[in-house]
Amino acid sequence: MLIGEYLHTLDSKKRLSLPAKFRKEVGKKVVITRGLDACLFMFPEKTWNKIADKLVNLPFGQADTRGLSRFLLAGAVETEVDGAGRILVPDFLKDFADLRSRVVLAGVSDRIEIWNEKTWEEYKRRIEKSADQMAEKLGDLGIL
Amino acid sequence: MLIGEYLHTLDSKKRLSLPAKFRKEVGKKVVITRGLDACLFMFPEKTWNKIADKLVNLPFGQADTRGLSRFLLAGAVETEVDGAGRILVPDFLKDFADLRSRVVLAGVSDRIEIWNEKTWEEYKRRIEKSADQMAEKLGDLGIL
DNA sequence: TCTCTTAGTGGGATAAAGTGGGACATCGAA
DNA sequence: TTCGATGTCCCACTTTATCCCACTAAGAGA
Repeated sequence: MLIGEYLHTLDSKKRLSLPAKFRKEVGKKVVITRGLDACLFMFPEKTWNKIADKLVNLPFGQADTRGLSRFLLAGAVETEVDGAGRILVPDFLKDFADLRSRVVLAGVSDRIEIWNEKTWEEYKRRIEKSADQMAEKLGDLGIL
Repeated sequence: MLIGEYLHTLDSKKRLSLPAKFRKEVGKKVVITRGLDACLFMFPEKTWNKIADKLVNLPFGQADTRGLSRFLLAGAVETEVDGAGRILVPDFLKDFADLRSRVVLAGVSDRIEIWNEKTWEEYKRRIEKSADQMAEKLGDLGIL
């Protein structure tokens, strides 16, 4: 299970080191793709394959599913974890998530999210503010 | 699996270099044809054969499927990948997709799409705006 | 406390990718 | 036939990517 929040640096060569705690679970190959809320999603290869299966079988006759597969498939890259535990983030994904030097890696069960530091902080603040409603929702769902 | 987004240049001799990551999977022969949403579709030979089979076997009686097969079959060109990993884009396809010097190559599982840079950027912006519907769709598909 | 290991980061050397252009062949029109 | 235009093959340059090694800081263990 991928959990926790880490602040790492994306260097001038577009390298980003994975938190050591993630490396074992993630393996040697990962796929990064466009995510929701201006962050990137990073999946271990296995997890990605399951997702890709579903996307590949979408009919390209419908305009909205075309959009979806373009967003996720054209927005994806497979990348290998190098000897130092780093991955490469291509320019177009860097731009999409507005990644600068300081970058947040957040484990979300089966995926890792990659955020611009500031965007992440703002997002958290927004979420924390609505914690009351969230608590209610958790109650409704029988979680807390 | 063909994934990712690449910005390349279509030179004055109508040559377009394939992203190195695609070359292995694509092989020596590809078929380019008119695509949907003002882009071109490019298929590895093998994939194309399957698609062409399906198109040929569509019920000829229906006007719309007749239109679709003409659209795809009549617009198709087979071309070889040269020693430097480049293909040639004929004029009528160049015009169809309004390709200028800067061109986007997007991998979408079994095909590569070729876009005018600006058209692609606009298309992406449009898709990203509808992120809410997209999130819903992802939920429906059981992806997130 | 001191040493040894590991995580995170940075940089240099080399290889490869992407691109442009010249030389020659081919084709069609004048 | 001659000229110009277009297409094909080959080579060369520039930029980017990839590999490898090194440094620092922090933590574990003796």
